[in-house]
Amino acid sequence: MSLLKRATISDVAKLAGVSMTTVSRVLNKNYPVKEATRIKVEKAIGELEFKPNLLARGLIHNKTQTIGILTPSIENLFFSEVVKGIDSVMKERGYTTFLCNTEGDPKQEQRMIDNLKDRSVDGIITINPRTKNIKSGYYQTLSKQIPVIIINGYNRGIQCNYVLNDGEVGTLEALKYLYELGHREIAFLRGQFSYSYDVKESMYKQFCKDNHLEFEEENIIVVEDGNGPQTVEQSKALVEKILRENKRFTCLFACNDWMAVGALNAAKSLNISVPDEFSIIGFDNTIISQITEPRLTTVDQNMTGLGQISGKRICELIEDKSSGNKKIVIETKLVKRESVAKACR
Amino acid sequence: MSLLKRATISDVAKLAGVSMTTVSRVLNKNYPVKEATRIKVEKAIGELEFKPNLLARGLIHNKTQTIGILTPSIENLFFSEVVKGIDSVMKERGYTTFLCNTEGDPKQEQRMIDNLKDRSVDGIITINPRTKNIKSGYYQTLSKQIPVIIINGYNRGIQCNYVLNDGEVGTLEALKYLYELGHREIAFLRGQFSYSYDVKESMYKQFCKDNHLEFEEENIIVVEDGNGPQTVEQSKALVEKILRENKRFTCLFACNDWMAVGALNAAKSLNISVPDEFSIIGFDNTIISQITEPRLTTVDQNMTGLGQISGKRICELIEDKSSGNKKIVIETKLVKRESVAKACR
DNA sequence: TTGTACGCGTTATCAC
DNA sequence: GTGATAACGCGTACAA
Repeated sequence: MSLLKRATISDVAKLAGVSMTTVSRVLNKNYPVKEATRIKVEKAIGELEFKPNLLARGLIHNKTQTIGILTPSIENLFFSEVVKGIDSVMKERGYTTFLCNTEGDPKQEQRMIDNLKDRSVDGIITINPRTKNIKSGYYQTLSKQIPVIIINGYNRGIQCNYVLNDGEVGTLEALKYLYELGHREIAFLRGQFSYSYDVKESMYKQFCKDNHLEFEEENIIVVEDGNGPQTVEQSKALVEKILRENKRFTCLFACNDWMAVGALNAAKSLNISVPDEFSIIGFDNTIISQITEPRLTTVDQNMTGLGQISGKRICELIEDKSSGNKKIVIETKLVKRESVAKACR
Repeated sequence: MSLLKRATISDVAKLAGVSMTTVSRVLNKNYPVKEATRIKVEKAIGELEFKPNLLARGLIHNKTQTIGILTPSIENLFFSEVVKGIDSVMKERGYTTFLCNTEGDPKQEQRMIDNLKDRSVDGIITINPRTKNIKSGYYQTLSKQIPVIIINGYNRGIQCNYVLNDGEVGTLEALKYLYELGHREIAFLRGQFSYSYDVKESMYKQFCKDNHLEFEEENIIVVEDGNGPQTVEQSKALVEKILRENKRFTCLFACNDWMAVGALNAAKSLNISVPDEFSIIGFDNTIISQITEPRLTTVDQNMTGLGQISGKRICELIEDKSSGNKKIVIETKLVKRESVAKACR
């Protein structure tokens, strides 16, 4: 493989019979250049297929037109849609993105951020970062060195730029919908450790209280892990047990779509018809919710929008570093499909 | 926001009372340095929290320890698993990756590659590139300038480095499995334009011939689009039609898991039990196949492995540019779950 | 074992 | 309008 060297600005200058400075001016259009010389230079650029080396540019400006995105998992539909949203904005504005998979490990998260800093990225967007790194003040310190956006992670008192979903309102809307359809016995399915589950659970309890629904601890079903297909299996097992042992529930609220699918499979294996005999509502509106039978009623988190807003916000921060910290909250939207119906008893 | 400047090698040199060269030697361990000075330097490095600027390094070596990955879609489970495989290998070897979403547009594909070249990436991996760009010789030319791996795209006569799945053998194995279970009337469900569908269809026809199964054109069901949730809806509609109009089929081979899910939903809506009355086999072994009820029997493409092998191969090419072109074919594996059973008639 | 000086490719500064 | 030169931060011949 013979890799022929790329032409440099000096090659162009020689061929066009001008100085490097002039070539640079033609490229950047930042200083006046005589029409005739401009044409000469452009011709030389074309002939040599010259394209400026972005590394060298970055070295001077200390600005690379790149950002880093951190995600705990690339194969999770939630995250990949957010990434897509970010990417669409950044691409449009001439940025290229490093995508880093932290595998949900706080240490790796920090290592990858170090790497991104070494590569002089202009900003960092971190999706669902480990709470540990937020609480410890790591991100607060980082934010003083480089523009940072935290997606779906929030901590009072920690001053950073946040973009997040309104999980409380989304949960409330879903519960209200069930209530209006006559459901009074609502099971609640969640994962173990995550701020977002806690938010939803406290909303659920509040809702029960406000509407004089009797709340019992057994209403809360906790599945071990929150993401990925194993969640489906685990949820299915737990929900099967509940459905067999306790006939009073007429519906179930699941904290994400994977769990909702597990619940759906549980009902199916017990020959309980959804939604005629049992209603199920999910959360996230991932692609999954469109391909089940019946299709899932769920709460749309507007993941692409979340990404887009984060992209725009990081650009603001890059352009105006003095811009203060903000917390942007995105509204959710209930998507009604077929997995919820009127309560049958 | 006060962005304090990073320390440079010269800051370290001053603080340690040595020359920049010595600092560089301590960093790279490529020349002997007296123990005492090394300790002095390391102390200074620690104090200043010095970390070398990778941009400057890249400028010298013309090597950046970065690669670019192109994918037609980031929210497709197939692609994201491949990316994960690549990433795991590259991370381990100290590379960072630019991820670019081409949206399946040939023009964008070329533009993003230009961008990556401008950023001096060491290599490029392109997943399911547009056939147009392969056939036109674009990738062959590109391969002479920079190491390139093409995943799941192949063209005889076009000399490039390929890594791909053995779709033929995978299809054969699936069909054999159905045959051995007594199935003689096998429907075939595919998408429109893709080399991989063509390969599978011709294998299917060959199989019918070899086993004296009567082949009729109506056996082949063609769904418009091949990826994403809309495929599920479309497949469902088509398969419902077939199941109603033509009772002879005892099973169905789907070219990917989305289509298989569509078929599953069709059977469900007609109250046809899978696998007791009708068997369905998918292709890809995406996460989807694990969360349906019943879970899908499917052909594993070993997507993560595909990515890992591509990662290793690109490293080889980067290290030894003279290394010739290779075509690496990955074996598939039949994953038996619950959607296939003995033929019932 | 250590230091000096130059180069990587580009842009900014200053002089003409 | 245009050109020479320093500078970005680092690595490396070459000299000491």
